[in-house]
Amino acid sequence: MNELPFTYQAFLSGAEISLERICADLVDQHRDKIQIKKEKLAARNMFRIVSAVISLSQKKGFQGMSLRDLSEETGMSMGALYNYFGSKEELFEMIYSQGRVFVFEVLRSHASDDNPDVRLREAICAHLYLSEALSRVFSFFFMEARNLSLPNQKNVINLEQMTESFFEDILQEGKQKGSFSIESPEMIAAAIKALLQNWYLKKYRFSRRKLTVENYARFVIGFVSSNLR
Amino acid sequence: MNELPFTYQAFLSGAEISLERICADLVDQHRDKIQIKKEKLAARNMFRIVSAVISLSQKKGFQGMSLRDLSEETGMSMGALYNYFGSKEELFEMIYSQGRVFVFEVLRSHASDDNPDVRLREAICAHLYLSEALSRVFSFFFMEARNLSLPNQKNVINLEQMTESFFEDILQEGKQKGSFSIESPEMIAAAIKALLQNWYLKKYRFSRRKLTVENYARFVIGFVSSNLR
DNA sequence: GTCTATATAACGATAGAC
DNA sequence: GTCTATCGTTATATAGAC
Repeated sequence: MNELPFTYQAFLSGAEISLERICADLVDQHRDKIQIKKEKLAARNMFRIVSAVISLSQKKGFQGMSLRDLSEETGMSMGALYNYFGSKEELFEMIYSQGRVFVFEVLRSHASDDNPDVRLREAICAHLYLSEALSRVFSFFFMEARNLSLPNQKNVINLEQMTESFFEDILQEGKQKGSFSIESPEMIAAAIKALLQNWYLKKYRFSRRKLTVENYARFVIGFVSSNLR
Repeated sequence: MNELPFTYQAFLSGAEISLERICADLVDQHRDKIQIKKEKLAARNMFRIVSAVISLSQKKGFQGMSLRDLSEETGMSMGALYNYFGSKEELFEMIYSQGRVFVFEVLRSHASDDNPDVRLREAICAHLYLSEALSRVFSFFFMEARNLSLPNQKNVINLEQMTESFFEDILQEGKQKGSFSIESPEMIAAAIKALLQNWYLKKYRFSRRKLTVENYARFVIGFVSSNLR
């Protein structure tokens, strides 16, 4: 049995991993565009909005979700909604960019060991645990990434490319230090990313098998490790 | 270097693998709903329509694609389009159900060797080659599956489960025959499917690296094989 | 009374449909 | 081309807190 660098519980205890947290940051970051003065109220309602967006997008896609759907789901009026964003497109960009910042920060803070071998396992665990806690958010990002507008795509790097580069860097360093005996770090990185995405995209399958995220982490680490030596 | 059971060229020579073929079948299968009498003309225009649907859906999603977009992309008038389908939703169902039939038939006709070890490689190759030839179709199916009405969604799940079960059965048999030394065939099957999906979902990444489908097939077979013994 | 947040209702544009 | 429904959006009225 593979040893995990940290448990799911320890991961959750370390920092606040929640959509509420992301929404609070979002309100803080977009203070100028949000016309609600009271910060606590703004954060609370933004959470209702973002939750509804993710839920509705799961059913019919972001484009297929109307603002009237959003109004009904949140219990807020159309007019009230527009105090929290300038346009439907801007709402998407806000959610995406804030989520991306959050994911990157969490990944970076958990996978920091000097040893590439350890750091790789840390990164796999951190990503799996994070996507477990925020599975709906991750699925939303994956499925709706194409809604990013082109001018912003220069500033907002695709979340997926960021993730893959993160793993590729670890593998590259491990290769140079002699920890890993691999041909192509980018191919292994792509494979790891596919296995990680599989967890949150097909979560309903795994939960039906009563498979915990920790056991899946052990499986992925084992599966990948067989190809590093 | 791993040996592949058959080349991409050999696979393509075996049967007509194309969107044109699927569209011809589609016209044939939905003869009652399509108001165009001349079969060749109907098949040709249906191909233009389906190509445009897939192309536009890739950019903005099926919901985000308007019929005016479709009219412009195909060069056909709105009125003309409605000779080929009864509604936007029906158009989607037609494409999806016909594609599903085609994919299943092609997959089933390959991967029939008695040796589990050989059959596993056959199945991986067949799936990868098929998704290479029809990558836009596969991506469309994956991304737009949620647009299916509820009665049909059960068929989608069954197809997904069938694909995964197909690999699971091979692994299970190989385990019993002693060819594979594995704990959980279903976990390996899930991992294989994730790696296969990765090919057509992120094709643009791989083609930028000048990676051929055969080389990716070798990579997947090698990556998986490391975990079978 | 003043400020903030929410609700109402209607605009022009565009959707699917024929 | 034309229909009606609905889209995103916004001007304006209303309600509530201090």
